[in-house]
This record gives sequence, C-alpha cells and structure tokens, in this order.
Amino acid sequence: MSSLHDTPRGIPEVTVARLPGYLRALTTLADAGQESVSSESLAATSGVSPSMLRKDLSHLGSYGVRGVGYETSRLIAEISAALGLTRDWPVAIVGMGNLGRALAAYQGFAVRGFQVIALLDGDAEVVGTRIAGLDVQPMADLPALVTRSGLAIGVIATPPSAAQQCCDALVAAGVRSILNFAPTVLAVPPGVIVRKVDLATELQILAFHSHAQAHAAHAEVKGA
Amino acid sequence: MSSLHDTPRGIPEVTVARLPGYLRALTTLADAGQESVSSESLAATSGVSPSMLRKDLSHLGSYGVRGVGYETSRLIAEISAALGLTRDWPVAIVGMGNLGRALAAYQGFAVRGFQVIALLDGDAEVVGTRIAGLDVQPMADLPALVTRSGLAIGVIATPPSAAQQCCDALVAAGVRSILNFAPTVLAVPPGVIVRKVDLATELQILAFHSHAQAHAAHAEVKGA
DNA sequence: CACACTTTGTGAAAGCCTTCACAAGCGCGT
DNA sequence: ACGCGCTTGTGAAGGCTTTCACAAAGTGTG
Ligand SMILES: NC(=O)c1ccc[n+]([C@@H]2O[C@H](COP(=O)([O-])OP(=O)(O)OC[C@H]3O[C@@H](n4cnc5c(N)ncnc54)[C@H](O)[C@@H]3O)[C@@H](O)[C@H]2O)c1
Ligand SMILES: NC(=O)c1ccc[n+]([C@@H]2O[C@H](COP(=O)([O-])OP(=O)(O)OC[C@H]3O[C@@H](n4cnc5c(N)ncnc54)[C@H](O)[C@@H]3O)[C@@H](O)[C@H]2O)c1
Repeated sequence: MSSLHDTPRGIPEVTVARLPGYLRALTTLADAGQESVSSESLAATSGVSPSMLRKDLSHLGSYGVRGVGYETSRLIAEISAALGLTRDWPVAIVGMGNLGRALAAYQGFAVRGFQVIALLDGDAEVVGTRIAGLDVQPMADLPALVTRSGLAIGVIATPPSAAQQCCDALVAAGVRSILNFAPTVLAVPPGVIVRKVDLATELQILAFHSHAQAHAAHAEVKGA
Repeated sequence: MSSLHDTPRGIPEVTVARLPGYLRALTTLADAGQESVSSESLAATSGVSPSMLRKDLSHLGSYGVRGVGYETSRLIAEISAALGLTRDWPVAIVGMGNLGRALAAYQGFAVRGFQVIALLDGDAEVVGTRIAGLDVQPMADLPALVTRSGLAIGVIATPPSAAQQCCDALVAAGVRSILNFAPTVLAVPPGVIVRKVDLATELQILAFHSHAQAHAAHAEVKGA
C-alpha cells in the first residue's frame, strides 16, 4: 500500500503538494457563504481535474456525500488536520537582505498559522536593527529558539555562498524543515526536508516556452 | 515519439524543469576552471541521480564523450541553446509593493539574460516613482512595451484580488509567459504559460512533514 | 596494436501518477 | 416507499518518469 513516494501516513507527495491549493479554494468558497461544493466545481476553482481532486481527497478519508458533494467547513477541517495546520508553526528567517525584509514584512504568513518568531543575520551591522517589529538576532541564538520557542521551520534568504552554512546551523539547532530561496542545492541529513524556491529556474522555464513558441510561429509563417 | 507531456521539441516538461539546475551546476564548475565533468559528479552537484541526468541530456543530443564525460563549456552552450538563453528576455514586473520592489532591486535576474525593462503598478500614487533606476509606469503602457521592446515575460506581484485582471492585461498586450507570485489560479487562453510561486503552499508542505515527523517520533516513544 | 578501464547513451523494466468509467450511495419528489 | 438523478469513491487502464543494466565507444598504457 505505501510506497517510496508515499509520506508517513500514506498520502502521496504530489497530493500533499496540492492540498494547500484545495484549502485556499475552500476558504474562498466558505468566506463567500457556500456551505457545500462538488468535486467538479472545487476542481475548477483549484485548477485540477475532478478525478484528480477526488483521488487526492480519498487519501484523507471519505468526507463527501454522494449526490451532494463536500461540506465546505468539514473539508477545510480535514485538510487542515492532514497538513498539520491545527497548531501554530514558529518560523525563523535567516538573511535580512532585500528578500528577507520583504518576507518579514509580509502579512500573508500569519493567516495560516505561520508565525515569524525570529529574524537572523550573520552581519554584525544588521544584528540588532529592528525589522517588521522584531530585533534581528545573531546566528548563535538559533539553538535557544528551537528549545525555547519550538522553532520548526527555517527560511533561508542569504546569498548562495552562505546558504549551506546557514542550513547546517539550522539543522544543528534541530530545525527539520527548510525553505531555501538561495539558488543552491543544500545537503542535509535524512529526516530533514528542504524545499526550494528559485526565481531564475522559473524564468528559464518560461524562456524555454517563449523560445519554443517563437520557433513554432516562425516555422508556421515559413511553411504557409 | 512526442506525447502530451512533451514540449514542442520533444523535451519532456520535467526535463526542462531540471535543465536550469544543471546549467547552474555547470557554470559553477566552469568558473572553478573544470573543463570536463562526468554524469556522476554533475548529478551529485545538481542533486539528481546519474541515470536521470544522462536521460535528460540525451533529449538534447549526444554531447558527451564515452569514457571521459561532458565538456563543461559545450554542455553550457547546448543547454542554454535548448532553453532559449542565447538571447535576452525582456521582463516586466507588475505590482510594486514589498515583493515587487525586492524583485526589482534583485541583481540576480540580469546574469542569465533576463532584463527587467519595466515596472508597472495600478496605483496612481506609485506610478511615476523611481524604483531601482526605473520609473514606475501605468498599466496602460503594456501594449507599447510588447510592440516596442519585445516584452515577453510578465511577473505578477500584486495582491491576489488584482492578479487575474493584471494577467488579462498582460495577455491582451501579447505576453505569453507569466510568473505569478499571487496565491491565485490564473485563467489564461491556450498558448499562454503560467508558472506559480506560492510561499504559503511551500510552508504548508513543510508543515505537513514537520507534523508527520512529530507524530512518528511520538509513536516511537510510546511504542518503545 | 591489443587490452583494460572508464563513462556515455539507451532499450527495457519498474514504479508513480492521472484519467477513465462505473457501481454504490444519497437526497428529493411523487 | 420507491424510483430517478446526481455525485462520490475507487478499481482498472493508460501514460509518464525514473531506474536498471549493459553494449558501445572513447582513452591511455605497455
Ligand atoms: N531579492 C530578490 O528578489 C530575490 C529573488 C530571488 C532569489 N533571491 C535569492 O535570495 C537570496 C537573498 O537575496 P537578497 O537580495 O535578499 O540578498 P542580500 O544580499 O540583499 O541579503 C543577504 C543577507 O544575508 C546576510 N548573510 C550573508 N551571509 C550570511 C551568513 N553566513 N549567515 C547569516 N546571514 C548572512 C547578509 O548580511 C544580508 O543581510 C539570494 O540567494 C538570492 O539569490 C533573491
Ligand atoms: N511580500 C512578500 O514577501 C510576499 C511573499 C509571498 C507572496 N506574496 C504575494 O505577492 C503579492 C504581492 O505582495 P506584496 O507584499 O508586495 O503586496 P503589496 O500590497 O505590498 O503590493 C501590491 C502592489 O500591487 C499594486 N496593485 C494593486 N492592484 C493593482 C492592479 N489592479 N494593477 C496593478 N497594480 C496593482 C499596489 O498598488 C501595490 O503596489 C501578493 O499577492 C502576496 O500574496 C508576497
């Protein structure tokens, strides 16, 4: 039943990656007062196919009613529970440059239970400055943040050259989940999860498609 | 030979998504003076398996030498060509808030041939201000940017409520590639490519793993 | 030149993920 | 109470992606 690509509770990784999207769509619907939703309309709102949505939800359990659909609030609760969003997650941001400051100022974190509890930087000039209501702390404070505040998630927004070092510090302190904005492949011990957000990669993928399209258009003109 | 998941030139989508990673690893190696690299070491640097790397590269052609490896500079050239990075790509950023400004100030764009040629905003207060050496323009300037500057890629950094509207404006102006930072599913006509960067989704995926790990640890303690 | 050694390129196999198709289940109207 | 229409949940099928395993093709050495 469970395989290499399955997570501890038997939910496939790809499904986990789509659950946040369903959650967002459901929240929008619930806010609009909609109490029930069919797989067809929720799928359309989430940008996936109805069968994929149903298969994904079937991994969580049977929370729909045949002939009717899903109760919005119930599904929100179930997905939140599956993702572990019934508690708050303390987050620390490492690297208070352009990006780190924008992330620290961003209000969208809090809504889903992610609390930025600390901002860290390696530059003595930056440490001690106040950003978005928090004092920037030195890297040496990391272990205390984990033990005292239950810090669980670290966001790396340093230059690529410092990313591995910061990652090592996070891991040594006990952080097991890392979101990496630096364009580097991070080496971590088993049990630590790293997710990467890479702007340059995204742009290069878009470039490929623009490039391919330009070619296709050109070929068509020539061919016609 | 080519299938639904294949791109116009027969390169699978998943391969395209990994090519930028190989390119970055190769550039690092080339800068360090390494003239040749084996699939094993390039794979390790890129964080993939050697067989996956070789299969990916085989879609571009046979540029390796058996018994030796790949010539670094040659492979950089071939991947760049495949991705369409042999020319410059004009980029416009829409929405000059916290995130938009961080993106505009970011120097990492230029290195791979992405040129931020325009910053746009819908707020009359913001239009005309100077950010990162560019004057913020009104949305109405979009069509001219496409026809006069060849604008090909649009980055959306507006609040989610404005994202679809900005997307429509980009598409109407002729932009075919969009990078969306707003947490919204964008509806676009066929032929337009949208890629999404969603911080909240990434954090929720990390939360799932932290959550699962906490559970597993707890169960282990109880079981022992 | 032959041989040993290395590493690529690639069919074939295995494993995942998505889509299909439909039985099962529920509500509602009569 | 019963049948009709609708939508879920899910085996089975199909398609992609990854991994395996090895022949092919270089290099270098004696
Ligand atoms: N700014 C953007 O829009 C953007 C976009 C995409 C990706 N990125 C990536 O995000 C990262 C940060 O970008 P940025 O523009 O904010 O860079 P930045 O140079 O403005 O800021 C980097 C910060 O990291 C700190 N730092 C450096 N070494 C450190 C260490 N060893 N330990 C702790 N802190 C350290 C520096 O003091 C500085 O405050 C980079 O890797 C960049 O490639 C940035
Ligand atoms: N700031 C972050 O670190 C961060 C992180 C992740 C995601 N995001 C997402 O990125 C987006 C932008 O975030 P932000 O913090 O920069 O928001 P912001 O409110 O600071 O800025 C939004 C900007 O968009 C402009 N705008 C609004 N409506 C517009 C319209 N119709 N046309 C053109 N411009 C318009 C506004 O004038 C403003 O300048 C949001 O969707 C947010 O969810 C931001």
